[in-house]
Amino acid sequence: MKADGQGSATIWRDRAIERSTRSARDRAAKRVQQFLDAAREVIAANASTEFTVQEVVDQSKQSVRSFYQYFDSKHELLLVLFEEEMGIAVDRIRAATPNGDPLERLERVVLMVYDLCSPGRVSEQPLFAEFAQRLLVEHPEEVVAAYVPLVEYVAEIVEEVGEAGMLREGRPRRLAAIVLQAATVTAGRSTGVRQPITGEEVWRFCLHAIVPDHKLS
Amino acid sequence: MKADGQGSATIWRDRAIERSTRSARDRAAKRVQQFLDAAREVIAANASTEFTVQEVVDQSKQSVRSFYQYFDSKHELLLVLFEEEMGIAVDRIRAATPNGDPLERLERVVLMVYDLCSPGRVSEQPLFAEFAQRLLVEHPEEVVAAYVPLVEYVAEIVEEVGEAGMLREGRPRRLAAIVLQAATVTAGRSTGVRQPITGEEVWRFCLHAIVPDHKLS
DNA sequence: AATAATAGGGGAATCGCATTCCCAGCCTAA
DNA sequence: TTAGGCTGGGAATGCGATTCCCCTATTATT
Repeated sequence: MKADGQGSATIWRDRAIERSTRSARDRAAKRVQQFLDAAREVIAANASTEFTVQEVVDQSKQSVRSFYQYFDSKHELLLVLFEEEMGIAVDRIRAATPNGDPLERLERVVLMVYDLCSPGRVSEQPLFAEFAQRLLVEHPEEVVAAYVPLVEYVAEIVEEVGEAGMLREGRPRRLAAIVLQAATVTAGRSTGVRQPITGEEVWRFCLHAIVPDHKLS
Repeated sequence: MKADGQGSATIWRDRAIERSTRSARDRAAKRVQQFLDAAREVIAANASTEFTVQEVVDQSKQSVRSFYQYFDSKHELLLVLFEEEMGIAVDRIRAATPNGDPLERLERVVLMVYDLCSPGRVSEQPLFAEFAQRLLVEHPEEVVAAYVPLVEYVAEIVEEVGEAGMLREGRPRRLAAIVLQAATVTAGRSTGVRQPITGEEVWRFCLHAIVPDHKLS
């Protein structure tokens, strides 16, 4: 009867709804991606991480309305870009530090992070230092959250250093956090010295802070 | 005759001009100071380092025009405030670290700097961390320049550590810069750890980075 | 002392930019 | 075929920094 008919119709309707929902979601994802791509293009074109929402909208061939349909604010777009960049960076760093001596891996990580955070690499990916800077003022929480994957990885390595019995003290995660802070910040303009601090200097600094002298060669 | 009269008149006229110039300068200095005071009051009242030029102008009982007569931009006002705060901070730090064991003095400095850079102390002076953050995005050079006095002082102490033969390597100024960076940044929200990094942790980190193990008691 | 010239100052107008709003066109459902 | 509700375009709004116009007070000149 009606109940039966409705019963089976509901299945199809649900499927249809789900399908349309899925396609809607796909469409949404696509549009979001278009905005992200547009933002990257604008940034590359301007050679600067400063841009207006209007520029991104124009470049994306969409409308301001749509932009705010998918992003609560400009900051949110920045945040997404930042997270993506961070993800890419972590992948690269992981790829560049295969298994082996944990100290060597850590050194490599520190040098890479330092390098990635150095200014003047706007045209290349990734450019997370600038985003972080800009976002830190108004959305510190989110920025910190976005850093987690990187801290995680560095913590892993520091733990391995610990397992090799080469750590001064037993808080690998906290040491990892400090090391990372040192590497990221020092890479910006360094304060009060003519020649900027180099990645190697930062590494040696951190190395001695982490490993007691008698454990080194 | 006329030449003579003019000759001596010129002296007086110059004096008068100089006097008027000086009073003009005084007046200018006074007004600048009024703007600075007004800004501080607004910041204190809002319990936030965010403020509009209009608020400062109203509080100062002057006009927008005058504001831009004395400051090229809002950023310049921030910069001046920042420099003043930095000066005050350095004075305090110097006062709190009288002569004595350079390592103890360094520890004290690191802890104080850490403390001064911690968030949530907007109502009290000084609040340079927030200004630095805000300014760093657009005026990195100037911010770095404003840090110089502090780096200078830390470098002094590190040099003393070196003279006491307790340094790993011979670049006190560069070490001072890294230590300072570590102390200032880590004090903000620390990334990826539950309990925030403490000043003591930063100090121990830096201590080992600077002094070889066998030189420590 | 009267007036011309100029600087200084008030605050309204402008401009740039993020965010919001209104209306028309399109797709769905009956 | 048509009413109803999403979607999207882009104009309008709002907020802040910066600039501009005009008036006044002060100084210089006769």
